[in-house]
Amino acid sequence: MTDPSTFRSHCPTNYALEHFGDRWTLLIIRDLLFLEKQYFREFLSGEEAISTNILSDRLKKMEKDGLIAHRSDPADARRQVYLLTDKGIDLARIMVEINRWSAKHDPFTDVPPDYARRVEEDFESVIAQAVARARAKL
Amino acid sequence: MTDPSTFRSHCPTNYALEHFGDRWTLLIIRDLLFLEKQYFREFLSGEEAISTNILSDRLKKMEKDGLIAHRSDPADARRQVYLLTDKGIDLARIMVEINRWSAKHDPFTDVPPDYARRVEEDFESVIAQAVARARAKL
DNA sequence: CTATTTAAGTTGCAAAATGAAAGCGAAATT
DNA sequence: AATTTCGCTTTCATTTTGCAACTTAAATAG
Repeated sequence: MTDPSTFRSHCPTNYALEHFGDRWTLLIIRDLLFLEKQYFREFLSGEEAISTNILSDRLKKMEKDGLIAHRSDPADARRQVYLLTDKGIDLARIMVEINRWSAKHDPFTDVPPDYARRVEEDFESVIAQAVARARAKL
Repeated sequence: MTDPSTFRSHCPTNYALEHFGDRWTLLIIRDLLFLEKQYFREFLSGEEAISTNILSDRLKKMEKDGLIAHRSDPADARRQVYLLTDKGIDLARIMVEINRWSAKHDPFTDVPPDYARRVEEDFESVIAQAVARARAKL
């Protein structure tokens, strides 16, 4: 955990910002939660093009902060498997609300209309599904 | 609006990050939405201690991005009154979910137990109230 | 079993963002 | 008329970011 005594405040908004108030962390959460990515290489391949040093830094910080954990892949000792902790999985509701907000306000959104409709009509099960998939990896 | 053609992607997570993927924007949203702040001076007074140049930059960017608007105060022509647009007000659900997440995971949280309970038990009306207060200013 | 490819980083450096402090012009108050 | 207040802008030092090249260990191919 990043030393909480260095936090600017313990206002809940600020607590969240200390965890993901940057341009990359939530993209990694998205990859883990919705896109089922788990390897360093896979996070690099997103269209936002994170660079290796930033990815490396963020994975370390997210682990310190308790959002993710990592194990070495039993099938290939070079690989690390990254996965969300319960604390990270608990971001699912925030993430889906973000998806709703962006789908509503971005005229160029990538969100397929079918998914947007499902989020509106079946919010709870969209979350439950993502949570269940992530929990299954613990 | 910040030129959407410069966005790294139109993934909804990234769309959101292009709006508030930094250490300050959500604190200003919090001040507007929950703490009823509306003057430059008031935003400066938060315990996170934003500096004047950053505050000035963020207010401009947020206005370009359509999250806030400003008017000059009829009672004092030196002052600007800042307020949330509908797009900004629509962040209320995300903000309340962030409050829930932080209240749950921050052992040092500032969130009073009473408010936390109210958010759990009466989520919709907590949001409705903040939204109504913000809309009343439009 | 040697050579090369692949995974997961690290390092170096330039560019951009951040933050503290001081300065400034216009409007309001004394 | 002089002073204070508001909402900034400017300057400059520090921090963060991002690109590219390099490294190390493990897997695979010949």
